[in-house]
Amino acid sequence: MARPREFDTKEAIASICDQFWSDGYEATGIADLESATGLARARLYSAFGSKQGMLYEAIDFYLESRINVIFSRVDDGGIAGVANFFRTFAQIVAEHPERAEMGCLVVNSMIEFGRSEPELVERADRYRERVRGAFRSALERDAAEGRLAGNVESLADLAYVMLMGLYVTVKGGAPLEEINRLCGIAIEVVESWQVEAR
Amino acid sequence: MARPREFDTKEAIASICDQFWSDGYEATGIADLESATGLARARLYSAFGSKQGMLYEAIDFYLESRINVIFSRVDDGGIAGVANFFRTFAQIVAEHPERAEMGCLVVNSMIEFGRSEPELVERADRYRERVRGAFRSALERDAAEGRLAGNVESLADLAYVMLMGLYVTVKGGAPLEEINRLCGIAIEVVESWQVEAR
DNA sequence: TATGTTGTTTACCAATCGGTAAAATTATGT
DNA sequence: ACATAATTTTACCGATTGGTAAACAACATA
Repeated sequence: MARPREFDTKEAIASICDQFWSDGYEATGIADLESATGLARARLYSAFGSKQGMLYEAIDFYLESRINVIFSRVDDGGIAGVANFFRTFAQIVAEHPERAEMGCLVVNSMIEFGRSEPELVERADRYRERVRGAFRSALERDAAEGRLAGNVESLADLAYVMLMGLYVTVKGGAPLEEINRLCGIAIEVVESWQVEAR
Repeated sequence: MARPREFDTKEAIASICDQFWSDGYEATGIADLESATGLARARLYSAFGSKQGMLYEAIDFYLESRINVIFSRVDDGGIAGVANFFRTFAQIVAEHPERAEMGCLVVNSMIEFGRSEPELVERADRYRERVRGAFRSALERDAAEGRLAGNVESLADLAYVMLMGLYVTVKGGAPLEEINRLCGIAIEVVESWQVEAR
């Protein structure tokens, strides 16, 4: 019932998200957020309260929006969907290295802050649940038809762990051939879960 | 042929290493390094040149000293050695959470800096080589006696990827039961490599 | 003992950090 | 039209950041 915002909050958050995602929290200054959003610092602070608040909202956005893009091909693809996810991962590293280097916003934040901030720990929990959930729901289809060797939970966990390992390795600047090798192994592991329907 | 140092450089590096290891690079100020080492900033700078230089030396120290402690039990333990490594990992998380939260200095640095600094990328390469080397040399014994299902390189790679995934998860503050579950899965995977000697 | 060389101490610096106070502006409810 | 309540703008702040200049102290050599 007063003057309305002139900018779209969601758009701003999206830009802030990408900024934190590519440079990390500590390494991005308010000035960077200003140029990423095109908004003066006072506007950012009046909308989000603090730099930490901006990170929280950025991660929430990542968790409810960006992550869907990443896992879109997995959700109902069965074992093949999971394997294809890792194939796509390798492909992105090869074709869009600057994108791949960004890794995952949540993983990056987890490592920057550790468990020092409960707000982040809780979001990290949600993240892991989301990732494993994607793998789980993909595997459940094959499991229901008796084509999965092993139980869904454990295999989804394993896929999750391997993905985290890959994120770290890519961020660390490992050579392309090494990434390809590791992805190949992950794919082999995933495909070894396939068994003749009985 | 002049005034000698009054402090032990290696000792200082060890303290600096632990400081960076537990708090990260950006989050530790020169003041933290002063109190960690007991040395005034000017002494640190005259010895190491810059904060980045201190990180480089810290990682070198980590790579040639701290890491040996971590992997000491793996090196010639065969498949069981690798499995025990993951068992010990779970045990440390349970019994020394503050230690476990530190994760790995190189992993943490990789994620903080990405591939932006060649000095770090090169050290990350050495790190991965060291980790895989530990797993490889452990597995080679069993492989030579025909007790390993699969080739040494790939399985060492897989162990490496799983370990990285665990580091990330622990740093992210995952609940103990989750860590235990993931470690259990890693152990199962490793033990599944064992095959009757022929 | 004089000198050159290095390490130590003290005090300091410019720059950047995240954050904010207050005035100016603009839509809304009455 | 007017008061109200919110946003935008501008300018600013204290604290901290990584880093250093210069005076002083100790050792080796000549």
